[in-house]
Amino acid sequence: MDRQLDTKYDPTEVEGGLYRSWEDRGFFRATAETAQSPYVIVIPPPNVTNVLHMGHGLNNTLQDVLIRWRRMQGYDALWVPGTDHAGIATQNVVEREISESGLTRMDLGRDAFVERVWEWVDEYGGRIIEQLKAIGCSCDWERTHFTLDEGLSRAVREVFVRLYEKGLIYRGRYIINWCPRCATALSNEESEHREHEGGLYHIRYPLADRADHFVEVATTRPETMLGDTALAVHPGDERYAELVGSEAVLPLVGRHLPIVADHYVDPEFGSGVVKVTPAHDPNDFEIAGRHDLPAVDILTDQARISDQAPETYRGMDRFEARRRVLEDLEREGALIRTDKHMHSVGHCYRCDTVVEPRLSLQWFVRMEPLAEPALRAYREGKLRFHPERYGRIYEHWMENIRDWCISRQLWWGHRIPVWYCRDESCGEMVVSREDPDECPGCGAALVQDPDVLDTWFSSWLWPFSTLGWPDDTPDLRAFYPTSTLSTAAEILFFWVARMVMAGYEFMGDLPFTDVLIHGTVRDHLGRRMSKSLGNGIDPLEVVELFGADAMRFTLMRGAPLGTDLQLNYEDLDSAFRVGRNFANKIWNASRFSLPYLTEQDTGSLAGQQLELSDRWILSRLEHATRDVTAALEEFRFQEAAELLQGFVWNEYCDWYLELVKGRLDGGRGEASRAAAAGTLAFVSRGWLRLLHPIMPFLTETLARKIPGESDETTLVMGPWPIATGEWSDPEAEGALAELQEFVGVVRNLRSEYNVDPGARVPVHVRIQSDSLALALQAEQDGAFRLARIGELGDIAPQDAGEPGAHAVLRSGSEVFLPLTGVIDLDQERARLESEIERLEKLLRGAWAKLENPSFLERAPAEIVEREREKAMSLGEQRDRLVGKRSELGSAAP
RNA sequence: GGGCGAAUAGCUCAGCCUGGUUAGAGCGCCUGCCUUACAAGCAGGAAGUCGGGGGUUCAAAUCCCUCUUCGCCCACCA
Repeated sequence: MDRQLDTKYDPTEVEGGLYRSWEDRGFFRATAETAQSPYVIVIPPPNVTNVLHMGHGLNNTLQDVLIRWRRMQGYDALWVPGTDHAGIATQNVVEREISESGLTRMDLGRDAFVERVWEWVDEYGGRIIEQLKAIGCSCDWERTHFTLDEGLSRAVREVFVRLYEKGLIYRGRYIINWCPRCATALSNEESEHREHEGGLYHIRYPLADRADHFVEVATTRPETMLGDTALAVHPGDERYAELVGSEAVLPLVGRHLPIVADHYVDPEFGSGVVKVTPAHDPNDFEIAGRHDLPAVDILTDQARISDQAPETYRGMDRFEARRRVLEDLEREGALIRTDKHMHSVGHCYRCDTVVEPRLSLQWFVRMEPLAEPALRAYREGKLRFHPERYGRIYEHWMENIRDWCISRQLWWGHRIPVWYCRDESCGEMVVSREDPDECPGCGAALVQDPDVLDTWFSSWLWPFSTLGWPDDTPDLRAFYPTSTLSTAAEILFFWVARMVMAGYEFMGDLPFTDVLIHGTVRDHLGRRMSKSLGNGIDPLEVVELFGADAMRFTLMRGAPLGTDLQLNYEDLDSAFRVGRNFANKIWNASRFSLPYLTEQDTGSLAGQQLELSDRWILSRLEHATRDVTAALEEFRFQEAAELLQGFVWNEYCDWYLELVKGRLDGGRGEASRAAAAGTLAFVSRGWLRLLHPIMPFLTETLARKIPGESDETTLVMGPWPIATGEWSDPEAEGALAELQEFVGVVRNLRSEYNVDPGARVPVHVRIQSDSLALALQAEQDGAFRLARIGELGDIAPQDAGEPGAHAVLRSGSEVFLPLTGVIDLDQERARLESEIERLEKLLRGAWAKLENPSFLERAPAEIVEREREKAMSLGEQRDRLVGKRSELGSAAP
């Protein structure tokens, strides 16, 4: 009934089915055996616990654009998908779930808990894959991997053993970041520092041999004093020189603390005396190492006070203990004062709990040897970052690389392949690719290390483990190294840098050549999208409302590389309108043009009597092809999208379609019709292809409607249009530029229209282009002039002055270009005035410049010439407007 | 404490590397149009001291210095 509905593009109708048909026909598959020129992307594996948010939407759209584009170009494009087991995150989710029935993982026991996590993963883990399909990602799903699946687990174990055998993995007691909520160690990267206002507490420690003398010590974490085992001063600090070697007494505890001299201490800061807490501060730990001091770990795994501390504090939460320690110090008169103090505090990147630096026995990877080739690859230009500045950040991190704590006190993850002999007197430790049965030293039973590996210890192998490593597979030979890696800046260190290191270490080559860093999607307050803030935008909701193509196009248009982009849920409609409107425009343009085409029209353009407008749009397509290709080559997605929008909307729709309207129905003869139809088919095929990587569903749907194309037609497999230069046509472009100016003249005409001031007169302009002919129709009577038209060089008005008459420049068919407008003469006069004023100002500037001797002497000749021409044209414009003004003036009463 | 980025129209952003048209786009806004592909449209229009200051230059949104505001990253000063 409602015909208007048909005029709207309904993406949901086509997207799902189309995707399945692509998938069913294996278009996304790559074959190693036949791959000649591979183009490979490995997906940053989303956490299995994740649901898609707009950040994924952006990242995966970028990757899909690249993959689809390269595939069309004839590359053997492979996009390897998969998910990450995300140790802590996933374990947390399942722990939370079982806690609803009052259970902890301890209640279940390790095996049952892990089983439970697997069940969870099996049930929900695939969601994100389905979501990626919904936004059109053309991954090779048959190569989907999971960081905890069998092959990748084998790779992880192989890597662990190799690094261990090479001496690059070691176990030791060091200060690590401990998350008390997750009850596990974290790597440095997993501890996020945030500024925090806390107190700087000044405490007096009495000297052991002179009880009435004190030294002042400042700390931000007073509860850690329970674990103090020394005080330290700078060796050159004269104030304390005589104290070195003597002892102080630890308040509240009574332990005697040696006073040592160490260069670490900054005599300028505070009192110049530092309390040394080796178990809870990395610097103190090092001081302790240099001075052979004991470490007292005063915290339990849950960050409660341990039994290493005086009884009164035991079992207290660390923050409660802090209050109590301060109260007790105050009562004893040992708290001198409290200053406000800004300092940065580490937080767990998964649960945001404040982490504690804590002495702990953990496994580490020695990173420096691995960093060396990774650093060199960047410096030699083999590894490129886009935008470039991220390369310097990478370089800085690599130069200051620190060992990587890889053990985690979790149950969900890759178990550390290390076994210890049950017989403590034997002390044997086995690091093995296969599970050993008994101690090779004494034959006793073995017990496996209870810990699992950092989740990134499997992700860092992703570019080659997904291709079959450690086996020498055809995939690995064909597709490694990969091409482009696309990700957000936040996992540059976690993942990107480590992949480069692993690539060199285990494959002898870098894992990818180009790293694309896109911006973070934020809300209007600049906050990252997150579930907890509730500001996330679900791409599926956007797909439902606007379609996947609209979402993809909008993201491409608004996402310059490396710059964050702001999206707000409230502005969803206004934000994605860009893409939706464009999709609709394309839909309607095709709805108009395609029915005119016959099968014969879709053949070669050779032999057609192409007219000016045909040659023009072909030429413009040529430019668009070249520019879009160049933009994609340099990862300028925003520009590619903008170019396509400009071409399709402003050139193809606004001009070409209007210009051929009169020809397609055969009104100007068969030759003209055929030329128009042929051009239309050719040009449509061209820009549908150029647009396909960004808007795959819509373009494919429309391409299949081109007569002569069967349902088997697919843009997915290409070919990508090539700018051959064949259609570059300066003459056509010049003529169309003239036509555009012609429309400008029409605008001027309206202002010169001889009507009463304030009258509103719709003016229809009839243009015969190709022929640059023009007609004006007045819908009400009145004199009708075409005076200005004659100024357009060739245009020779015929029958000027007659309503409905038209002027013909060259022979050609007539097209109808409606340019309806309303003129308010007063307004027009005011506009003219300000325009003249502006021009005169510019003119004065231009002449001043041209009279400036230093400009004439120093500026390059071509610049001077350009400026001279500019001044001339400004003068002409001014004169024309002045003339117009006087005409208008005469029209006024 | 170091480093990086951003600041251009009401909003979201291009342009800056490589200085030289009247600084652009989309959205929004105003005016007029349901013109036979599209009102998710068409035709017009208003709107910017390019964050402030200084410098280089014949010429600066663009290069240099500096300041301010916002954001990010790195860092073991208790």
